[in-house]
Amino acid sequence: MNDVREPIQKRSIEKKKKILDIGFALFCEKGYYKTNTIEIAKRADISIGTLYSYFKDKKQIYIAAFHDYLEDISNQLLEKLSLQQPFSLSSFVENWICYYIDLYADTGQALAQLRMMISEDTDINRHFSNFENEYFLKIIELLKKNGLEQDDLFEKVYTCCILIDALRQEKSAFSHKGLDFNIFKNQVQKTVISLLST
Amino acid sequence: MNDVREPIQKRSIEKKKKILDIGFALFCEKGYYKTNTIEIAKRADISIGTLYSYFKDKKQIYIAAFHDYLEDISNQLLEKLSLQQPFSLSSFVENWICYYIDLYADTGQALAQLRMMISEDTDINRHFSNFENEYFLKIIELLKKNGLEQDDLFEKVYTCCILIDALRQEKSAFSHKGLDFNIFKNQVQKTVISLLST
Amino acid sequence: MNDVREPIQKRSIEKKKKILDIGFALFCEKGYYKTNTIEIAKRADISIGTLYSYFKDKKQIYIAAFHDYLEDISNQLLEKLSLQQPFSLSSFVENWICYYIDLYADTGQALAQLRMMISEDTDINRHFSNFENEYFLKIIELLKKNGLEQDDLFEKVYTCCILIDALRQEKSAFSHKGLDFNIFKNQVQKTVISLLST
Amino acid sequence: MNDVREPIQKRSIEKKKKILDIGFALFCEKGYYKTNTIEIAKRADISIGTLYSYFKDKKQIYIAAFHDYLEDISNQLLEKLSLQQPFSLSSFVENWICYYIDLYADTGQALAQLRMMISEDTDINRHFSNFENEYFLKIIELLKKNGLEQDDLFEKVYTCCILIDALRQEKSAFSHKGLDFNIFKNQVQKTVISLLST
DNA sequence: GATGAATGAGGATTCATTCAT
DNA sequence: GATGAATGAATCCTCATTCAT
Repeated sequence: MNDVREPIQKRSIEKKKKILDIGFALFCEKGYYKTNTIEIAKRADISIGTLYSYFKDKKQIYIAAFHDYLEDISNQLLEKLSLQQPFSLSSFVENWICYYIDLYADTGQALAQLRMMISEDTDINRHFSNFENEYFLKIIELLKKNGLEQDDLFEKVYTCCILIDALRQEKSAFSHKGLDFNIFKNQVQKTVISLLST
Repeated sequence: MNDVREPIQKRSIEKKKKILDIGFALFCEKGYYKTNTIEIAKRADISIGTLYSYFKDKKQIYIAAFHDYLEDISNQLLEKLSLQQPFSLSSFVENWICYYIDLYADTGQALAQLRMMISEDTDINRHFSNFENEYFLKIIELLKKNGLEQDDLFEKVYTCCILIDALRQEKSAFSHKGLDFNIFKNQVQKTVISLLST
Repeated sequence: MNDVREPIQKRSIEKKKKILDIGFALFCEKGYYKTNTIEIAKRADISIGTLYSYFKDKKQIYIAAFHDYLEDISNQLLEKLSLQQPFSLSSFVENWICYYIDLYADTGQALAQLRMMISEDTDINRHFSNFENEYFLKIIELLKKNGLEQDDLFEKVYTCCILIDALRQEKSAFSHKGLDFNIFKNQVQKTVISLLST
Repeated sequence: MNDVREPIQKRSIEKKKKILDIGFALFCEKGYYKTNTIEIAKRADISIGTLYSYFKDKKQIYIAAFHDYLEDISNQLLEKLSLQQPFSLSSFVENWICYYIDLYADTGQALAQLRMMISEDTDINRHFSNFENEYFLKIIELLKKNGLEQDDLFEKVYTCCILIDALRQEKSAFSHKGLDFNIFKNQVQKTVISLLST
């Protein structure tokens, strides 16, 4: 019995979205384990029964919430990045960094959390194992389309992504005393450009 | 009130250490929330009551276990790194990477987890907020001692640390399909060297 | 208050019958407690609301379903048995057994279940307490009509019924390892004949 | 982790037994599904946590309770029946019936319930599928030991058991209006003797 | 009349922690 | 000091039933 309701009407869709939004917010704020389904339901202004008519269990809320969030945000990012004309590597990188930080601003530690969940749980693993890769590949595609053809691009892009996400974390959540954000940003920017121009 | 025992006798000290070792292993393997105190006690061959005579609660075991582990491992790393004579940046970096990967091999996702816990929980935050910084500062001190005197070292070292840890994760836990570890490693190495030589 | 609809129109009557048929099938297959009303409604191709407009609650579906089924089947059985002409005890018994096994074939454990429900629940008890008795009495009437007049017929018929139902169970659901059905059947047949000929 | 406690000390054993006794009583009184674990715990004067330290889940309580009860009672019955000297079929049967009715007096519909559970649930099935057979075989062994050697004994004994249990049910739980218990008993007795003497 | 979304009481189970022995 | 039995709050989830549309 796959008794999970597939929302069709507008109000249903909105309700499902609300569960996901509030779930996402709570998962980011308190983590998966400290978030309980009753609180999600309460904050979404629905009963616990309604919540479970949209999602099979708590884990599915987690998966769907992060799936939607990541898909949405990464699409926005890629769209913005592909608009640039004419292409220059330095402005591309600058935009990449700015947009990324901006778009993922309210994620806090949520991405680190997700990575952990991916390695802790089989279902979550199965669902998200390809997610990051696809993002890398789309970035690579974009670079190639603009004439940037070189060896080991996958590894290079991966390195870049790690640095840019570290930058985001530093900004939005995890500030290290004594670290100057702007200097750090310049460094990351230079490093990324240097990686992609060799 | 504060009935947590401070072990004085040898057997006591050993017992406490065993709790921490086994706790650490379990926290790494299953994560904080899926690890339960009874299992720690069982594997440590002591009663749950005894466990609670050494630690106020589960969180304190977590904090102490990671505290000890990190202190121990980072000391080992720093010691090994300071032995090198004569100093050359490229061999220093190569060693740094090798030792780091080696020493932190069994951490799996535990460090990512710790970062998450730091942002989720006030107590853990309070305890570990300075930890990383101190490690950075010691690395910097080491570099300076060997004549490497330049601007923005804190930010540079931070960037290096992020890349090296990404490398470790890639090796021990979180492999991305299509990513060649050796190419990635070469890239990280080159990048770190380049960062520290400007 | 008593808002349960009494179906008058043809479509209504069909709908109610469908609920009862599907309810009966599910109760037999999974038992009362593992059968849920939503599944009944779904399989009957009506909404849960409609289901509840025909029946006050789940228990009433159960009662009505078994009531109708038992009435229907026992009538069929009695009709078939009364057709026999000329009457001979041995062929009557043989037919009784064959028809019974045949007609109640898809009941599985449902009758045992019903007996349990009768002793567990007051409403069900009230409804079915006389049911079996009436069946016994009709069998007795039939026997008497055919000249079989003797003492203690009620007790004898009861004993026969128990044996015949045991036979049915053995066939349709609950096979005991090492028990040969045909030998068992012969035994039951002989015993029933012997009981009714003294 | 098989974390179910195996009681060793006297108090533990008593407590486990109390859970089983009260569980058995409740399962008999209200059936498996209407009995809840909290009520078992309350009536046994223990906390719900303690209950779950003795049993993995509700089903295991059910299985263990019926296992113990049936083993205990059938052993008592077989012991009593094997004491008879010198052996005569008629007195054996008389005793069989009397002891059986007596010993299983407080079972009510519980055995019918168990048979249902056996066909509804795999675990329960696995556990009890051989139980009845073993009882039949022990009765057969007893009869053979006393010189009663004949064909189709398994089927005969099975038939006898069904009749005797019907008698017990009639006495303890499920009285049919108009049925005279003593006449019924005489009939069963005669039938059993007749079955076993051919 | 029909619908099916919404409700929430109820039940099973876990596990950090305490405390009597 | 050591033990581990006992506790019960907390959490996930189900499903009979209602009622607004």
